[in-house]
Amino acid sequence: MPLAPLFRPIDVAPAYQKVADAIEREIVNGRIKPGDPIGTEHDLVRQFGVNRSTIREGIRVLEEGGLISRDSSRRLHACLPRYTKLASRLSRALVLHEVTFRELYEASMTLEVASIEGAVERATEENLAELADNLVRSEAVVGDPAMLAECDAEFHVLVAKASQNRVLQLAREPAAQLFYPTTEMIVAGVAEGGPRLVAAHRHLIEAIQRRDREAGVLWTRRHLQDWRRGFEKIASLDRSVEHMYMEHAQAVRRR
Amino acid sequence: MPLAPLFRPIDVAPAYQKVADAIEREIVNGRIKPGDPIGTEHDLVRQFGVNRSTIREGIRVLEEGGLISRDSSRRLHACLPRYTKLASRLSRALVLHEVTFRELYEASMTLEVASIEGAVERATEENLAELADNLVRSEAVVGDPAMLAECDAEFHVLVAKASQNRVLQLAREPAAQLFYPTTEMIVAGVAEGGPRLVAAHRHLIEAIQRRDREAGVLWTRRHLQDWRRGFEKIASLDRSVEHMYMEHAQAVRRR
DNA sequence: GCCTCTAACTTTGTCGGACAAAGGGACAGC
DNA sequence: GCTGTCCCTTTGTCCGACAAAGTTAGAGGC
Repeated sequence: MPLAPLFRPIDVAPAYQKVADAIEREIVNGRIKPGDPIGTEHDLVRQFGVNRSTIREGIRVLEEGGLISRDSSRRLHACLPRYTKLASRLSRALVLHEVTFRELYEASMTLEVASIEGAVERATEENLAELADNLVRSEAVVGDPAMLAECDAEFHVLVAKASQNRVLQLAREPAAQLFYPTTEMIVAGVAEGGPRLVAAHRHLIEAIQRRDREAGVLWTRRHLQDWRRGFEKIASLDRSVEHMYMEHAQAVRRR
Repeated sequence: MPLAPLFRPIDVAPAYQKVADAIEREIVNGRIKPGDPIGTEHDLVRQFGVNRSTIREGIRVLEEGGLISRDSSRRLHACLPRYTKLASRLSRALVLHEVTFRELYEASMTLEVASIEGAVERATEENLAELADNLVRSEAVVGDPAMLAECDAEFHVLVAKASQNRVLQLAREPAAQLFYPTTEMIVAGVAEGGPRLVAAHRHLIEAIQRRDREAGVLWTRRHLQDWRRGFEKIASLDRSVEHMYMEHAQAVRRR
C-alpha cells in the first residue's frame, strides 16, 4: 500500500508567471474592471517586490492574452479581450494542425446556420440597418473580388452579431477567418460568383426582415454550397488549409 | 489631386514584438516545424542583435500564444498550439464579456448536435473504445458529482474527437469549459441527475455504434435539456457566467 | 482669468552586465 | 554497465543605466 502523501507539490512557477497570474486573477474575478488602470511598471515593481524585467515579462504574457493593453500613452489598463484577436490565434492553430477545407466547410455550415437562425429570431432594427449598409457597399464592389470578399466576411460577422449570441459569434470566427481569403479566389475565378454572392446576401436580409427562418436557413445553405462548388473548381475539399492564408489572419489581428 | 504617396508607413513596432513576429512567421509558414528547436536565448540574441531582455519578452509573447514552449530541460522548441489552452483564453473572454447561460446553452446545443452527427458518421473503433471506457468510469463515480462532472466533460470532448472535425472540436471547447463547473452543481443538487446523465451517455454511445443519427441527435438534445432543467432550478438562464467558474478554466489551462 | 509654451519630471523600451540554480555532458571510479 | 563528480551551458532574476516619448507644472503672454 502506498504511503499517504505527506506533501503537496510545491509551486515552482517562475516569478514572471506568478506576476501574470496574480494580475489575471484580479481582472478575471472582477476586482479590476475593464478600463481600470493597472499602474506603472514601477508601481508593480514596488507591489510585487521583483525586478522590472520580471514585471515586464509578466506584462507581455497578459498583453498577448488580451487581458491588458496599453492606451495611446502606453499606460497599462485592463481591457475586454477582443474576439477577432483571440480568434486569429485559433485560426493560426487550425492552420498549424493542417485542418482540411472539408472540416472548415462542415463546421461553418453548422455555425452559420445557427447564426442565421438566431438573427432571424432576434435581429434588431440596428442590425438590419448595418446589414443593409453592407449590402449597398457589396453591390458597389461586385466587380472587385478582394473588396467583395472583405464585404462578405463582414456580412457574416454582422449576421452573427444579429444573433445576439456572443458565444456563437466567437465560435464561428476562427473558421470564418480562414474562409475569407478563399472567397476572393473563388469570386475571381467564377464568372457569376460575385452577383450570386450579393444575391444570396439580399435574400438573407429579406429572410431576417420577414423573420422567415426557413428561407434564412435555405439561403445560408445555398450560399455555402456556392462557395463549395467554386472551391472544388480550384482544389479538393480534402486539401489542408495552406500557410499562405495566415497572412490574412495576421493582418486582421494587428488591426 | 493628392500627391502620389512617396513613402510607406514605417514600422514602429517595439523590438520584442518584431522578434516575436519574426519567429511566428517562420513557424506559421512552415519553415520551422512543430518540434523543431528554436535555439537558446543567447543564439537569438546573436541572430537578432538585440539584448537578451528583449528576446525574453518576445519569447513570452510566443509562449503565451502557444506557438513555442519549453521542454523538460527548458529548451525552446516550436509546438502545435493545444486546443484546451487556447480555448481557456476564449472561456476567459466570454466570462469577461458576461455572456449569459442562455447564450452558452444555445450555442452548445448547436455545437454538440453537430459533434454527435459527425461522430455517428465517422467514429472509429478506437473512438468507441475510448467512449466505452469513459462510460465505465462514469458509472463508477455516479455518486460523486465532482468526478462525474469531470467524466461528463471528457465524454463530450471524446464525442467531438470522434467527429474527426477539428474545427468543430475547437469551436465547442470554450463553451464546454464553462459548462463543466455547472454540471457538478446540478448533479449534486438534483437527485436523479447522475443516473440520468450516465444513461444519456449510454444511449449516445449506442447511437454512434448503430450509426443512428436520429437517436444521437435526440439524446444529445435530451441530455442538454436535462442540464437546462437542472440549471433552472438553481438560477436563471439569463444570468451571466460568474467569475468563480473561471477557476476551473484556469486549472484546465495549467495542465 | 485663460491660453500657450517651455522646462522639468515620469514612464517605457532597450541595453549592458552580473549571478545563483538547474540541467547536460564528459569523465573517472566502482 | 552503472554511479558519482566536476564543469559548462542555459535560464531566471537582479541591478543600473539611458534615450525617446509622454505628462505635468509653472512661466509668460493675452
